[in-house]
Amino acid sequence: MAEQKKMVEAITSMEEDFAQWYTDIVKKAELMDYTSVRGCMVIEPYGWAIWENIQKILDAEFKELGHENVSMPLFIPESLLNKEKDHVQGFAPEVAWVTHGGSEKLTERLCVRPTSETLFCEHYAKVIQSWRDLPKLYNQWCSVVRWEKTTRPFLRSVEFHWQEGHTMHETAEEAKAETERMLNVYADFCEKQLAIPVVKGRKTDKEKFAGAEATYTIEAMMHDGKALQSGTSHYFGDGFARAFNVTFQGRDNSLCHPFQTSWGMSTRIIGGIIMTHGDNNGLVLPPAVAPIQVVIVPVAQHKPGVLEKAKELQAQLKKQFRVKLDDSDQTPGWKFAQYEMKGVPLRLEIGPKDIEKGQCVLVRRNDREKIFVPLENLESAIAEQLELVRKGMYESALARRENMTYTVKTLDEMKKTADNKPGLIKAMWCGDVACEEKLKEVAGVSSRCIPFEQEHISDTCVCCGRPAKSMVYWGKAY
RNA sequence: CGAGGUGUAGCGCAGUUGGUAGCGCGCUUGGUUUGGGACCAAGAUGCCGCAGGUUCGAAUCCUGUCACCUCGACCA
Repeated sequence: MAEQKKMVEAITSMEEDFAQWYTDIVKKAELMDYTSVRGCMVIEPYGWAIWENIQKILDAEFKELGHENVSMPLFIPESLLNKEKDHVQGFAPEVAWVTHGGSEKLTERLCVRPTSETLFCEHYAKVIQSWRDLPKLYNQWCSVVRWEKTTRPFLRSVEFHWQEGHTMHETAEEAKAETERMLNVYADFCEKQLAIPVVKGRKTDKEKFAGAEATYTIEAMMHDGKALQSGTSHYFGDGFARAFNVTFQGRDNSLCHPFQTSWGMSTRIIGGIIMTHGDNNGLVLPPAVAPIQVVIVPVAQHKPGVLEKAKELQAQLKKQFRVKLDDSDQTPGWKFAQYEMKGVPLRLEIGPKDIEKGQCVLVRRNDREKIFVPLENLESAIAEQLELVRKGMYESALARRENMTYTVKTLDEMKKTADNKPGLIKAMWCGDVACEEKLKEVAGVSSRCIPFEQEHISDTCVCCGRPAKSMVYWGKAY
């Protein structure tokens, strides 16, 4: 009976229907809700708390590296957006336009920012005069709008929240170093805090950002084998600076254009966390960003002393951890299932038997391992278990990625692998965009990145057979 | 944007040849329970996605429209 009831209320299993599993989780873990605006969602308190934790960690790192936060306008005049040719071509099809103020038609329409390179450039043109003004290391936390045709919660929405860093540098080398430095910040954040293993690499020209000279990316693999671009860092050279007339007087008294970067991570990463770590019991959150790190579930809470002890533990632990005591009158079993759905990394059970023995029960979310720990030194036991959760999550994600990464040498192999085995495919490439297009057409895969860590698989391009230039990760992407 | 699917209570669904709406879960109140999604009793909750049309009468038939979900295309 209990089994059957559980089945009825469980989320769709990911093996049965991955897309539905994902939708079930975002709804049932109370991360978001749909609204009357197509593609725009309410991020509910529990979902937003995850984003706030992400913000706190990243923001501190940006500042540590010398970046300053600013706030740019929501709107971009059409003429400003149009200044850089590649950029406007890339974004024009997906911007929202404001044409009226009240009932009056605007003389120039305004787009709702899809990204803020143009606004930063306009401002930088004013505030940069001398090499002594450089570098300028600005960042903003905001939301942007891109009129997506198909939307999915967190993964692709019309409005989404992110941070966008925009920096200007005296030399190309400095700007390139910044691009790489910020990519590493993202990669370390994903691997160490979010327990998401990533591949660092460069995008092909076909996949790079509109207007960039080079786009770098960290790619993560989801449970279903699809790739998710989890963070991105662009090097612009001085292209935008020239288009926007950003100049400075150099050390040698000559008039120069500064070199620019931009880099961003968005709420899409929350989708990445869900699809990397989640399982058929719900969400699994990395301790670093979990709104609740430890949930205390009292057992037989009406019995004398139990609730008191639970409250005492809560007061003690909240100095060091994000902790919640659920003293509602739901049954313990209900609470176990509920906080598993919400992905709380560690559960602490305390009941009459435990109190008698001076212990409590800790249960890890990722592997459901149950351990009895004495109440003395509970903090260190919890810290230790949270670290084991993080480590276990990272290791299983890494093992899965390795198991689902294939190497192919011929077009035929590529097609067979892409058709039958979800995952990433490593293959050599000649560098020609025609081959990228053909692989998309024939095998349904796109280039995910040219990894920094190259391997030599063969001498020739998987597609055309001409001499290969580099090894590329191919796959299906979100 | 193309193909397919779904819109009925907070959630999941049923609703026959057209006759004015039901089930389970959840919710409220009271009681008994509590180490893996408890039980009993009594309640509350509906613009049947929206707008037209056909009809004496529409959740049901017709037209349009909107939203959501899948798979493509496009993009980040």
